[in-house]
Amino acid sequence: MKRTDSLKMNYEFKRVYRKGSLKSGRYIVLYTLKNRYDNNRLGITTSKKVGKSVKRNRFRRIIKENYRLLELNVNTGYDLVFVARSVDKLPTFNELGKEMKYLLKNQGVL
RNA sequence: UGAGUAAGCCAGAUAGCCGCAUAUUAAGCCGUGAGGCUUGAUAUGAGGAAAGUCCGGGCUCCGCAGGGCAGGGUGCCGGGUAACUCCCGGUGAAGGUGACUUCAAGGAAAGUGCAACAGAAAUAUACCGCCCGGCACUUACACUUAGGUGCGCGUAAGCGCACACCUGGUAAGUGCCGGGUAAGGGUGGAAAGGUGAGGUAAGGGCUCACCAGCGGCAUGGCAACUUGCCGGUCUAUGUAAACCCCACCUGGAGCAACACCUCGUUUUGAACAUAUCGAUAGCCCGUCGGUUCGGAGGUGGCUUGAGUCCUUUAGAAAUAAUGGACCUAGAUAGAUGGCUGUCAAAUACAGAACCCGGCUUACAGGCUUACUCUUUAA
RNA sequence: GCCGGUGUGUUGGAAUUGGCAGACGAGACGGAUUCAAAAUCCGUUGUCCGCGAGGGCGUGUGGGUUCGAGUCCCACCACCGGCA
Repeated sequence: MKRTDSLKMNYEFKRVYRKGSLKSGRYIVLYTLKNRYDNNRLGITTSKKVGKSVKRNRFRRIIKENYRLLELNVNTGYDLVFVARSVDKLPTFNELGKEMKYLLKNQGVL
């Protein structure tokens, strides 16, 4: 993804959790925090509560793909962290896309 | 046709567009540096269980193909394998009408421990019962029979009759004492072989027959073991997933191992001691040394391997060997996703993290082969 | 990824060598006391069946060894910790 780096280190995630603003949806929770760069930085968290590795991978990929499609419309200069919530049934690609758009608009990023 | 048993296979396919990772390559660029980045092209890109991490190896390091003990593992037999707690074949036992399936399946006469409660007694035991003997008492008996007493007959020896409230006797019963017994009773998971007959005071392998078991010999088999014959002071509770004995195997840690490099940090920060401490987790001996720990980043380790497919040969099989062809993920916050079309429908369990061989567990739907039972028909 | 550990009522935590599971606390409930409450004292408390006396099932789950398993063995499940 051209305009986006990824968050990697644990302390980076922690900073976003502590200082950023939070908005939760049905399937995911979004943390946003302004950063000092031109780019956005993206982090995805899927805990073991979500399920086994296949479920977690699937969740992450759906988030990643949805974000990729929205990327050009997103304002720059933010750190974004998506946290997958534990749900019985995984969302479909489109369901998650709608929710992500809503959350991003709500945070003024889109 | 229905029910079932065993072995094996598949695990959505395909076309287009966008997106991801790695390798190769071309061009351009960044960093003090080890090294890396961007763009384009081409190729490749999760599983039968990738899972659980339960075994076994390879590999790496630890002074470790130093010694001993302890500890741990395995446990019918033979074979296979790098190795195994795995696989194949066989033996035995158990289950099923059958195809077939299941089994931690060495030793309890080497020793030790344990066996609660119940029961008379739990590894040797006599509570009830049965039987024998003695003593005491009670009842009955006088046909057979020892005395005693009385009466009668007889000179006498003796004979006859009577008496059972004279001693004894016989039979039955009761009580006590001393023995015999392990058949029967009840308890228990288990009571010292089982069934039948003879025998006995009552009983008992006391004797005998058969069965089980043990020992010996022979037979077939490499062996486990099978089959047959003979024999006995006629018999030996269970537990070794209790200690243990026997046989065999076993050093420890793990790729977050480990190696190399760059930058930085300090030149001593911390810990332990100097007859102690460390080098491997437990001990002893031996050996070596003052020892151990400590920041950030990069690269290697990393995928050509007990490899995959096919052919042939050996073998009953597991498997092995020969020949040929092929190279088939390698990330490091961790790559497979989205949309559309077609296939009637596309749905289970589930995602590589050093690599292999197994085991175990999860699992939608479908296919193939061989075999068994039942019903009907021929 | 690798290594190690734990699992017993609502809860903390016992249970000797395999032999009556739940000792001892906490909490909850009921009763006594009080005008009422607190404190104190007494009792009940795993679950199901039964009016009751009693009975069945219960140590994460499922098997096995044993006469008998919380304890021994095997498999699985859940949770916790350590190692850059």
